[in-house]
Order: sequence, then C-alpha cells, then structure tokens
Amino acid sequence: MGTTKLKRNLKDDSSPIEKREQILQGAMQVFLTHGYAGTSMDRVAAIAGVSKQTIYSHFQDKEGLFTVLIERVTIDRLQGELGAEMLCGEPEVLLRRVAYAFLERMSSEDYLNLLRVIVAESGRFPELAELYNRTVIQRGRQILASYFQAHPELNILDPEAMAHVFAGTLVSFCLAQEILHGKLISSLTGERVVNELIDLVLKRSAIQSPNH
Amino acid sequence: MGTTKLKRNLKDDSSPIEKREQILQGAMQVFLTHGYAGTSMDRVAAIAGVSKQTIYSHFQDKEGLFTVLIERVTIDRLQGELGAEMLCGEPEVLLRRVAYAFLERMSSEDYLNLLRVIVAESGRFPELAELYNRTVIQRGRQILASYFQAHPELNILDPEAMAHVFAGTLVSFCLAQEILHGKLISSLTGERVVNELIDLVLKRSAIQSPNH
DNA sequence: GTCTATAAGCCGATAGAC
DNA sequence: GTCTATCGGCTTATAGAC
Repeated sequence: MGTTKLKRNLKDDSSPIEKREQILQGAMQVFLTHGYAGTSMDRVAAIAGVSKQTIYSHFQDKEGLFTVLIERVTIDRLQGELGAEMLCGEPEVLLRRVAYAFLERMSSEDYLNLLRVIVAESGRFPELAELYNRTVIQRGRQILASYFQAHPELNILDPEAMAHVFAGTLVSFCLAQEILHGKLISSLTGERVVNELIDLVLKRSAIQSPNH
Repeated sequence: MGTTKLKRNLKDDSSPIEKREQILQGAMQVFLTHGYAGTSMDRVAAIAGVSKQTIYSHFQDKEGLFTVLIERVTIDRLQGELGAEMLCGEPEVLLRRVAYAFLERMSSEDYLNLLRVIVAESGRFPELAELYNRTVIQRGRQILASYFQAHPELNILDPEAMAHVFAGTLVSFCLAQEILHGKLISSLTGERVVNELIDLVLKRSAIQSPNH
C-alpha cells in the first residue's frame, strides 16, 4: 500500500513553486515596510510560514531575495499602468482623467511603500533604481510626451519637458502629502493641484487678455 | 610641577561641547549614507573618533541621536534657504533665478542624502517627516505662493497650487534624475524643464493666438 | 566625562536528519 | 526540498576603572 509521498496531504499541501510565491509574498510585506537593513531573514521566514533554509534553497542570499522581489513588484506595477487609457481624447477631459487615475494609483499604501524603499535603497541598489526609472518613470513620461506632441494646438514648447512637469507635479504631491505626512498640516488638495495644472496647459493655447 | 589635567594637550584637545559636535558630524556621515537600520553605533564612534560610551553619555540611545541629528540638519537647511532672494523682481528673471538656485541646492550630495533618509524613515519617524514638511516644504511653498499672489498680472488661478507645481516639478526632477539615477538613461535636462515651466507661467498671461 | 571590557541577544548563513 | 539546530560575528547598551 502507501509507502511514501502521501504525507503531503497533512501539513505540506503546497508545491515548490507555491513555496517560492509564499516566500515572495512574505518578503514583500517585510521588506516594503521595514526596508532592506531593517528586515531579518528570520522574520521573512516566520511571516511566509517556511523555515529559513527553505528561503536559502530558493534564493542565493538576502540580497538576491530583495533584488528578485523589487524587480518583480516593479514589473508588475508596469503591467497595469497606462494600458487601456492610451493616447486618445480631448485634452481637458483626458488630462484630468489621467491625473486623477495617477493620483489614485500612487496613493495606495503598496505603491507608496515601493517608492519609499526604492528611494531608500537607491544608493546601495542603483540597478533597481535604474530599472524603476526605465520601466515606470521614463515610459510614463514618453507616453505623455507623445500625447502632447500629437496635439500641436496646445502649443507646447517641449513635449518631454511638459510631460515631466505634469507627472512630476503629481508625484511630488504624493511625496509631500502622503509619504511625508503633509496631509495633516496642509490644506492643499489633489483637486486644486490638478485644476491648476489643467489650467496651465489649456489657457496658454487660448486667447487671453491680461486685466491691467 | 604638573600633576593632572595637562595631558589634555596630547590627544584630548577638545572640550565636551566640541565632543558632542564631533559625534554629530560623524553621525551625519554614517546615518545619511547608510540609513537608520544600516548604521551601527560602533561605526559612528569610530568615524567620530570617540568611544561608544561617550556617545551614550551625550545622547539617550540610537534613536535619540538620530532624531537630534535629523532635526539639526533640517533646521540648518532652512536657515540658508530662501533668505536673501526674497519676493521682489520681474517674473521672468526672478522665477528663472529661483528655479536654478533651487536645482543647484537640491543637487548637492548632502541634500539628496538628507531627502533620501527622511523619505526612507518617514514610516518609523513620522515626526521627522512632519518637521521637514513644515520647515522646508510648506515654508518654501508659501513664500512662492505669496510672490504669485503679489503678481495678479500672471493671472494665476490658485497661487498655493501653482507654487506646488513650480517647486514640485523641480523636486521630482531631482528625484528622478539624481536619486533614481535617471541622468544616465535620459536626455532631459534641468534647463529644458525650467524653460517649459517659465513658458507655462508667462504665456498664459500674454495675448496668444493659436495657429490654426 | 571618557575610556576599555563585556553582557545579552539577534544577525545572516550553514550542517545534517529525513 | 524542507525541516531543526547551531555557528561565528556583529548589534545595542551597560559596568567599572580612571
């Protein structure tokens, strides 16, 4: 009758590839909230529900686990970024919609933690910062720049620079209000910033009479 | 003849208050480059040239030393920020001058390291993030907002929001290009961003004919 | 106040049973 | 492949001489 291999049904009901996923899920929780140096392999093992040696059988060392994790999360972010709502639409409507979608996406705890860790470790892991830069920042900037370039009626001087003004304003708003806890001490809202941004982009292409 | 107290001339030629300064200088080097968790009291003691116990006689613990250090550096930053070049001047000239001064100041290694650490530890030390927000971000934003408000010919919708657009664009530029190593993979320059920013602010108040 | 020496515990990484 | 047990080394913080 049964000789080996059927004890899998008791407490070990996961395949090796699920263990790896389990480790990455646990590592995500710990690394993204406590940073690289503030994370111990013991804690990752405990939260992931595996032993430490299991981690070392799937990943080379702490540095390797961290690198794989951040690469994966960064690539995942890229996937659902600006896919559906591509280039088309009237500026006033589309830019407002893109701005609000951007703000909402960036305000999630997960995204803020990712940005915080990448900034924190940009000195020790410059290749991760570069990956984030290429796959998220640069790509987003160029999609926006393409849109501005396709709309000459906006009379934009430098589409790529304008794309940075647009996205950078929203990023720094989240940095100041969410990450650096400015919400508590400032009444500046995302809505006011978006309104000002749209106003800046649109009014410059319209006939406008100064009142003096 | 000499009995005590003249061995000060040999290796200990510093008063207690100078020791404290010595510790803070060493702590600055280590904390700002390695982060909170990545810094050991041994290393601070070694670089400061004092023993570990000397640190613990001046500061309560590691957390206390870090807090005092960041508070001091933040306040110091505030001092030499926007003092001399206050409110006055013609927009095109003044805004360009402020923008370049801002970029140059933010691009220094020391300032980038401070911002990086404050962002990195904003979860564990929220009061330090709030301090930075109040003394640097909010203050700078309101100085700029006052200038915009004093120039109604610029026809600005929301001066405070406009101040954030202006400063936030420059902060996020340093974040992307310096901290996240975007300089290596992007040809976007500070000059192009500043030109676009000035163009946005000025052209909206001028009579402008769309070319179609 | 400042030093050397040390306590007590946690760290990353590994050895060996199964 | 996964577990338990363990090894050096480094960590924060303190004790005691001077």
